[in-house]
Amino acid sequence: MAAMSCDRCAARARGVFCALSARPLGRLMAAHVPHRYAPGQQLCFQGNAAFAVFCIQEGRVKLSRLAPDGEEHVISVRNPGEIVGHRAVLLDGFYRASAVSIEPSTVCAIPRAAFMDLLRENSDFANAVLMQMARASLDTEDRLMARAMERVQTRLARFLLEHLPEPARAAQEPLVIRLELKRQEVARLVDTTPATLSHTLHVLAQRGVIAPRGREIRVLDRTSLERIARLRPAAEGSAGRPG
Amino acid sequence: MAAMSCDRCAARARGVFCALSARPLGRLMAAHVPHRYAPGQQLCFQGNAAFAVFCIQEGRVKLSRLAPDGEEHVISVRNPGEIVGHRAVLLDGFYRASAVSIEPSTVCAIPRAAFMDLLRENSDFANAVLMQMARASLDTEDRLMARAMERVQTRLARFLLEHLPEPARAAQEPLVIRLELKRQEVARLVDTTPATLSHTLHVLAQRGVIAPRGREIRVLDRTSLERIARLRPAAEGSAGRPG
DNA sequence: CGGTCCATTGAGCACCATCAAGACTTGTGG
DNA sequence: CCACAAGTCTTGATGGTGCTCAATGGACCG
Repeated sequence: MAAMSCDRCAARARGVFCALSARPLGRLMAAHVPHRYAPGQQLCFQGNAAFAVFCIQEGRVKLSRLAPDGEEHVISVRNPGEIVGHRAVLLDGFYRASAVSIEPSTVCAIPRAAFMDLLRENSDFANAVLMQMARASLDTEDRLMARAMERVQTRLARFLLEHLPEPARAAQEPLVIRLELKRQEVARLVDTTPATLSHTLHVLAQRGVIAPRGREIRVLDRTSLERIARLRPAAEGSAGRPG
Repeated sequence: MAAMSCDRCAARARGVFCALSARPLGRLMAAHVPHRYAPGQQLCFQGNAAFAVFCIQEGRVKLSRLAPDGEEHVISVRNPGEIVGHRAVLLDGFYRASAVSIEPSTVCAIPRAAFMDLLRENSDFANAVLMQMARASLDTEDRLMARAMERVQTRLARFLLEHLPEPARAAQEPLVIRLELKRQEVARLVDTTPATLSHTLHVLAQRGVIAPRGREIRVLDRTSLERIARLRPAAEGSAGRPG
């Protein structure tokens, strides 16, 4: 897969390159390297030299960091229009996280030098990247805060709500979530272990909130789920975080 | 305290404004508002409108976020030359964290409009802010990861090592750490409770690693402390993270 | 119809927060 | 300088959450 037009890229309007005028856009088109990734394929490895910034045209990319003890921790999931790896490219040339495609994705690699040139010469572009980094930083902060302070139940509930089928977000129960992921992977995204995930699903099932059956999960009581996710004020009694 | 020269600011060389040429620097000098803060004084509140970016000239500033359950969580400690509040100013005008001085500090407030103008018109400046945000984002990420995954012992050990007296960092034992903070505040910085902090200090004392006496803590075995902080490979046997 | 992978379930345990009471420090007034 | 009070720190007991480990139960595939 060689040349693709950046000016016809579906994600450009949403991303940091939207402000680029014809000339720098031309240089970007010359420099970028588009690529298709299957789910599970790795874009880059934590610790490697940051030779490129990745721009997601289509699909989703999971960013995770390896702890010293070898455990993987998801720090962000990026969507089309967003970029990946710019922090490492900016800082010192080593990726701080690994990036893995979790959906069939089209991603363009932009060589470090080209990216830095664009930054230096194009103030609007620099500002756009700034905005995106601000958003990403906030997102990651929220996610890590949630992990540190919220219970598995809460994180799971939020995960489920985020994975409701798009058109049915406002529809009525029972909603059905079809997860294309293995439990292992879901556990990672919720930041827990498969065993604990199973246990927590069981608890929610017993409460009549959901009805899990393999990779298909029916949401029976969306209101409760939202309360558990702390998106609604908690009912008194079962409130607060004991541990 | 009214006008101070930015061009004589001790922190400028270290900070994002180092690249500013005479003209924008002049405008910055006209717009900024310097202020002195005693330890414990608040620079800004989470949730408030982000009317300014703060530039630390002297001292240290603690950034913390309030969880929905009302608990405070430290996300960063910023040093001279660094800026605070730029993310909120960039994004949508609301501070996402509260900022409190934890040392006698001199901090300049730069109004939102002035900051944004500088960003737009000065590509070097935008790049400098970009770099700083990249660093800060990484720092916060590390801190939050540590909280989520490391034991209190580990975080405490790291905290102690970071608070070794500067000139003695390479010197021999016994090193003495003089903390000017109350236990309550130390507990917050290590992200735990005063009670648990006491417990953990006791455990380390029993192992002969440290000898705490009030706000003075003697480090008896620095090597062990570094191992506990995971800055050295763990000895076999007492390794791994059980919980 | 066994084999392999994945998911579930239960028992046990480590870590840490909470609570409450006691020891200590700090500050104040006699 | 001492007595007393208020705040701070420590210490112990208790319990909750979630991880580990291990065994069972299904699903998919050869």
